[in-house]
Amino acid sequence: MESIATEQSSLSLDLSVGCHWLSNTKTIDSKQERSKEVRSLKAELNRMNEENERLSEMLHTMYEKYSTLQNQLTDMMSETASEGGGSASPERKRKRESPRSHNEVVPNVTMESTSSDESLKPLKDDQVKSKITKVYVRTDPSDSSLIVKDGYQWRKYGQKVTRDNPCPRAYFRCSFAPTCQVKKKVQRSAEDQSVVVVTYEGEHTHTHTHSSISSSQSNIPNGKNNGIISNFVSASKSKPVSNDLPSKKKLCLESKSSELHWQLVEQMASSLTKDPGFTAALASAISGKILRHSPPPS
DNA sequence: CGGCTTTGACCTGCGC
DNA sequence: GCGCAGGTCAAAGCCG
Repeated sequence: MESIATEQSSLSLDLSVGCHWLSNTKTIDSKQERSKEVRSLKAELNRMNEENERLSEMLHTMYEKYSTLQNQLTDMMSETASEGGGSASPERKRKRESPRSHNEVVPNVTMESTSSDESLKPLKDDQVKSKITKVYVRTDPSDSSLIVKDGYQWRKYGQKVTRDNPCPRAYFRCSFAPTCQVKKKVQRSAEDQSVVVVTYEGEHTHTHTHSSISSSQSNIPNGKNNGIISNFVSASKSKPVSNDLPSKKKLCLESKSSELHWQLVEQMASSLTKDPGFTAALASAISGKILRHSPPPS
């Protein structure tokens, strides 16, 4: 933003110089005409500078509001998670895994780290299994494949139709590293077929920079699930970073922030270029600069 | 040919 | 102990 203002003042200077040179080569009448034009262009530039500042302020306000909303969402999510964890019914252990019993689905994706389930599960020798995270992904209901692109490489090892849900549940293991014990269960919600419930168990013991970032190696194709991964990213951004997917989420956060920044820059550039006044002023300044660099006509 | 998915069989945990 | 339901195994088939 500041660079744009600096550039504009520089262009303003060039414009006045160029116009000054032009005015010396013309008659007195045209000189007066030119000075009028210069004044109007200067006024236009002043107006642009003001608008520039106004847009800068708007951008700043917008960013502040965005941050506030993000914090509010984070607080709400953590509150919901703590409430849900305390209300586990004393039913059979497997029935407690019912995906929609105490979790709520937000429009695109919801992530929930169910530490309460962790305590309810019997402590086995493998503590890796104790980390359970649920993710709700809104997908196309017509898409029958239970493949959710999350950046990791998964190998399907089973599928089962469960009692409380006519939709089959798919079982996946992380196939990136043989030692990685992370598993995930994917099942469509019985209530809303467009929502896929993904349950992650355990933590990745490998560095996932290979599989999560590079789309060539990860299972992020150019296909229909591209929207899903972006939704996942946007949702995870608003959640406190858990231990389950730390680096990936941080990277997503960074990339999202960078993406937002570029979107804003593009919007600003777009609004500026759409302004006919700005275009005209820019054209005059450029022509002035060209005339200054080229030898004056004799 | 290797990796992946599919799918029926088998294992395991839990309630009665 | 039995039955049920979830979870896992492994052979067969598919695909690049």
